[in-house]
Amino acid sequence: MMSHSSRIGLVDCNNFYVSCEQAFNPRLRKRPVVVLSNNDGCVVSRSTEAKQAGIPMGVPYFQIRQQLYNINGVALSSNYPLYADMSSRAMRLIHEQIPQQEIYSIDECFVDLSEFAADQALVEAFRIRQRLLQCLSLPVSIGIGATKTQAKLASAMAKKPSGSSGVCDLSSPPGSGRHADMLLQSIRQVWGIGRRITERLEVNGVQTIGDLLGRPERWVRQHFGINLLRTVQELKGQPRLPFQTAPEPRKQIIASRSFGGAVYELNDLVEAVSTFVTRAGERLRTDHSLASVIEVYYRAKNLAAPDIIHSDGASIILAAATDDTRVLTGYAIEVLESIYQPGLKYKKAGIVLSGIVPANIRQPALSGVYPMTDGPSQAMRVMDRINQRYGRDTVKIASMGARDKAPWHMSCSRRSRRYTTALTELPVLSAHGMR
DNA sequence: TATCGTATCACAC
DNA sequence: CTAACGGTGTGATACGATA
Repeated sequence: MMSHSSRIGLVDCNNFYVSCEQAFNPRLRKRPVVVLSNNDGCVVSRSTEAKQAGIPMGVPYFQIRQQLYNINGVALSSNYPLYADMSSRAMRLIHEQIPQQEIYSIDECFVDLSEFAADQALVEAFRIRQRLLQCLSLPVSIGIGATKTQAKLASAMAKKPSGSSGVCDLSSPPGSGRHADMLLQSIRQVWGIGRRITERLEVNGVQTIGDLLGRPERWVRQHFGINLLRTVQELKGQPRLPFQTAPEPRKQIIASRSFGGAVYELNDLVEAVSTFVTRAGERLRTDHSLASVIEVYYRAKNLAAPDIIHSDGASIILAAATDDTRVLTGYAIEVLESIYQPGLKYKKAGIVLSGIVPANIRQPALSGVYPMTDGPSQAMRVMDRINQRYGRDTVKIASMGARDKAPWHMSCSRRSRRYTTALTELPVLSAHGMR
């Protein structure tokens, strides 16, 4: 039997959030544009022009607001429904061409190109690139490597002006192709090597990938642990991270937000927490899972002593694992009431679902091995279908509240229209939001 | 001493 | 209102408690 060596592609949308906005609003093209995180907190996506102007990733918006204004730039609140919808369209297009796909994040996926020879793999990559540009106006970079880590690195190299044409192939064997180029790259660009490990490696005289691959694997394992060892082996072309077509169900689900305004009242917290539980419950049911533990937590300021950050949380183990938002909300409110302190200025709250088991476990296995479950809830299924069809929260639980504006709601003053997912936001007089 | 559970770190995006 | 700084998830490691 013929054994293939592995060849993996990584498709990565360039400046994804900004590119989505530009796809629907051509006036944003060729301009400094940034997209902001929740509550318009900090910069999470930048157009090329914004990068060139020196606006850093992750910087708080208020620090660059004036600068952006000076260069005739635009800041937008993030519009997740739009990005999620664009993402699923892009992923579908890629999947139609290469069925072996692992979706890694909202803007990235791996594709298994092992069946293709080197030259044909490049052809496939260019075709993906062209299709996404034509069909969705989304520019992407594609990296090809013998392993996922090589492919990620290759896509980073493909983004550089010198790496042009948007595709970079590192899957050729050492000594050929762009292998020499790879050895010259900074370790900081490698998937899995963040700020801290970069610092520690540099102290040890390791600056480039070539330096790193020159060190004995023993030394890497000893001083930096199993993760970096795996990374090193992947860079050498030995697969250590499996290609996973189907995603693993989550082991934990977190829903939390910083509040847009000042929150003091228990009632507002109940609304916020109920909303978080609702979102978490939706994700739980998407995974066909049940949760058996729920935790509620908050962060707050004491106005009498503003320097001290109060934070507290508590959790409760459910009598039976469930995916029922109503049950989960009941417990969550109970926990919230036990940790609520009057007089604090609440900044953020959240909930965590854990002890997650598959929903098809309806009976406890050998005693104590699995939590008791009461099975998936039919009512929830119906609710999900209604909300999917008629829009989020068409049916919801009462404790979420029904105000248009509440102090705990996020602020996002500069959000674009939900072009693809909200009929009510379609511009009436002009197609595609153009003028 | 081995193991367990939990907190913290580090990273990604 | 004159400060403001994101959310979700995983895995490894460190550490204290426990048997």
